Formats: sequence, C-alpha cells, structure tokens
Amino acid sequence: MARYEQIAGDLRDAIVRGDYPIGGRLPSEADLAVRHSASRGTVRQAVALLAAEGLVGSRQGARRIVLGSERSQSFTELHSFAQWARSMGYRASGSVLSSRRRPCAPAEAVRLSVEPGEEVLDVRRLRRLDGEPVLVEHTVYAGWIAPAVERLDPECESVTQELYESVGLVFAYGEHLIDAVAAGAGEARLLGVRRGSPLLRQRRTTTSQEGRPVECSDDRYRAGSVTFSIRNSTAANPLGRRAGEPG
Amino acid sequence: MARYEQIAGDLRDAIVRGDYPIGGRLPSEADLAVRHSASRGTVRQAVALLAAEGLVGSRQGARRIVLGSERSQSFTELHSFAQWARSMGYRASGSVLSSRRRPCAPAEAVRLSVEPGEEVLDVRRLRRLDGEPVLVEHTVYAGWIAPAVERLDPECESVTQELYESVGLVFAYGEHLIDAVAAGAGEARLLGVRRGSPLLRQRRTTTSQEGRPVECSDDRYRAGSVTFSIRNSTAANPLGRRAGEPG
DNA sequence: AAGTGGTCTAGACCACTGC
DNA sequence: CAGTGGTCTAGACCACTTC
Repeated sequence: MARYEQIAGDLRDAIVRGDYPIGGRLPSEADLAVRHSASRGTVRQAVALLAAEGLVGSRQGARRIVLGSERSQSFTELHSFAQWARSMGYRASGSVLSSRRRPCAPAEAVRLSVEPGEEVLDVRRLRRLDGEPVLVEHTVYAGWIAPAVERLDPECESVTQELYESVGLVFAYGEHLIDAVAAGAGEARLLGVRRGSPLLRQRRTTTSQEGRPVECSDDRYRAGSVTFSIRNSTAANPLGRRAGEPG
Repeated sequence: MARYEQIAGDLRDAIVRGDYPIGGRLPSEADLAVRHSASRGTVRQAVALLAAEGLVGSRQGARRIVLGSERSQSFTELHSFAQWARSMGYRASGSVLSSRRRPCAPAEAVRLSVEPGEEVLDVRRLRRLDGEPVLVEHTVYAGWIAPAVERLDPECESVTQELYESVGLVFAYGEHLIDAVAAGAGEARLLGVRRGSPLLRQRRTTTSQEGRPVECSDDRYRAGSVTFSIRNSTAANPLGRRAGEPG
C-alpha cells in the first residue's frame, strides 16, 4: 500500500474515532508531514483522497475542515450489484429470465462502439437481496464478450466477478443516468408491486480498462429497496478541491 | 487561471475536436510536459482534472485512454436548481408555497448540527422549467440563516445566488440521497400528475465553506423532467485513478 | 528493453485566512 | 503579519505495459 494511502487511512480512522470532530479542523499539511515523516506532496495526496470521499473540505488559506465521518457508500467508485450488496451486508442472488443474440439497434451501436446491426447479446435478469426481488436488469453485451457471458451459470451471483475470473475482464469505467419510471405489467409482476408504481431506473454503460465498451444496461429497482448516495462540492478539483462562487 | 487548468482546457478541446478520438490514446505525460513547457507534475494535475470529469482513464504502464468527449453535466460539482437549469438552457422560476418557523425534529437537529428543538425555518417551494412545474422542494434551514432566507423575494429565481449576494453565504458541500417515491395528493396536484405516479426524490444536506450545515431538503421531481448523471471508475484515486480488481 | 504512469522528495513562491 | 493551502519545478525510483 502506498504511503499516502496509509496516511489517509490513519486520518480516516482518527476522524471516525472522533479525534477530529465533524465541523472541526484538520492539522496543517506541514504538521501532518512531520508527524508521518513524509513530504508535503505525499500528505496532499492523502488529504486529496479524503476530499474525494467527501470526508474533508478545504479553502485556500484556511485549515481543512471535517465534513463527515462515514465514507459515502456511493458513486466515487464503481461497484457491481453483488459487490454493493455484500458491502451493505445483504446476500445477493439472481436468475436469468432470458438470453438471446440479436442484431443491435442504432442507439446501442453508438453506446457500444460497434457497427450498426452487429450481433449483441440481450440478457434479462431478476436480482434479489436476501431472497427478495428488488431489481429487473436488462443488459446488452457487445458481441466480443457474448460467448463468455453465455458460459456463465444462470444463477451466478456476481457477473462482474465471474467475467474477471473466466476471461480477465475488468469493468473499469461506468456512466450512469438515473431517473424514475412507472412499473410496467411485467416488472410489476416480477417485483411484486402494482403496475404504475414508482421504480428507480439506472441506465448504465460500462467500459473495460482499455476503454472498450462492454455492456449497456437498463436496471429498474423497486422503490424503497435502494438509495443512491453522492457527495460533492462546488468546483471539485481532485487535488485539493476549492470553494468557488455560485454562478 | 492556473497553468494546469489551461492545459486541461487545451486537452478537453482537442478531445471534443476529435484530435484524440474516443477509445484512443492520449500523448504521454512527458510529451505533454514538453509541448506545454510545464513540469510533469503540472501535466499530471491537468489530466487528473480530466479523469475526475470522466473524460479519460488510466492504468499504470499504459497510455491514458479517452473515455468520452462530453463533460458529464453531473455530480462532480455542486449546482443549485437555477444554475443547473441555466446550464441546460432552461429558464428557471419558482414560488414559495409556505414559509414558517418551527422547532426542529430530532432527525433534523442531527443533520443540521443544532440543538434538538431549536428553531428552524421550514419552506416549501414549487419550481418550474420554462414555466412548467417540475419540482416540489421542501427545505429546512438552520436558525442562523433563517432571517436572510425570509428577506428573499418569494419569486426569487436562485436562492443560492441571492444568499451569496446578500450575506456572502456559499453552499460549498452537498450530500445527496436519491430514490423514487410515489406522488402524494398534494404533489400530484402541484406537478400535474396522477396520485401514485413516480417521482424522483433527492434528499440533500448542504454545508457552508466553513463546514457549517445550512439546510436539509427533500426535493421531488416529476418523472421525465430531470435525469441525474454520474461517471465513475473502479478504485477512484483523485490523482490519476487506477484500475483495480473487482472484489 | 524501452516506454509510461504511480509514487515520493525538497524546495519555492503566491493568494488567502485568521488573528 | 504569521500561518496555511494552491501551484509549480526538477529530479528520482519503481511497477507495469507494450513491443
């Protein structure tokens, strides 16, 4: 583990422990550098990590302040459904409703960077938390990954993990669009809610480490089953975010 | 403007222009440093900015890759409703439905860091995009900012901007919880939808530059009126994000 | 083996905050 | 005015990717 990650970890623990209470000030960078026998640059990397997690904030000239004590279980990192469920203490399961190859639509071709009409794999899954159905997932996979997806166990818990272990594929980057929609008849039946009742929709495009689009998905969560959490700031700058004026 | 912001701007323009196509590679840091007559550290700050915007990705040992060409109009930065609307080309308006002081509930006391029972200001607003109602906003302001809020024009377009201009208050940090709920009778009437139809709910706590909680809010958007957009990656590290393994 | 990004250091100057 | 964070430099070494 890198030096700055250790320092960030120490600071995070200290914040959680209450050594640096919420609303209070962090030690100066110079102070932290001496305490940890590191250069100021390394200390700045550490606090930048905490800032990215939303735990601390800063303004030029003033000491850093503590904003929160919980790492937001959120969107700074990309997690699969199974990963997220596990981290929240749930047991994830799921089953494939349908799986078939078909030519892709023009819009999908754009999102997956493939030729229009090229073959893609269309998969629908029902996913559960602690046995209770919470999510109807509709995923379109690019043709090049389709064989590996078809070899998966239909009841497989984590598609992400299985694809990593079978073909070394890493889902590295994600883009997400989140809104609310009404449940259709099929979704209502699968999720055990009334038709027209609210669902939280997450449309996603995922990309490999090399920047190659892997899948695009339309996931619909039963209302009340999940909440997305985000922390942000004005004018977010990764290396030491700065407070700006409203515009 | 800082040197690294200029370099980031140049790179962003080049990506948008198609000089560096999506899925392609960026020049090396050393190359960029020479071209811009800057040190490698400054170049790294620039590309870290683009990575935070979700435009580029990186892995140790390989060239950076281009992931997208549009800056995600999203949650890396904190925007008010009016700011967001303006950036999307809409005209925002709104009106106060009710405004009254009351003692705060225990849960609000925690979120606002005030004593339980301390007086807060409870405000409901209906907000519109191009004249069409899209959002019912229910905000609870901490007592110390209540007088400034009460002095605002009830039809005021941007509360954020007005509070900055009147008392210098900056909404610097935000925490957001997003889910879907069914419209109640009142919301349905105000937004012109049927009761029970889906609404996108955003619960928000906002904090000043100094780390002092200012307001907590429960905002409900008519389905179809807005979409939240997020870009992320595995193991987001602010200074040059790194691709990790799924876990 | 060469190229490239990830980490770290030591020092410098400036702009802003807080007293 | 002293303290502090924001920016920038020049150089170093390592781990990993690419060819």
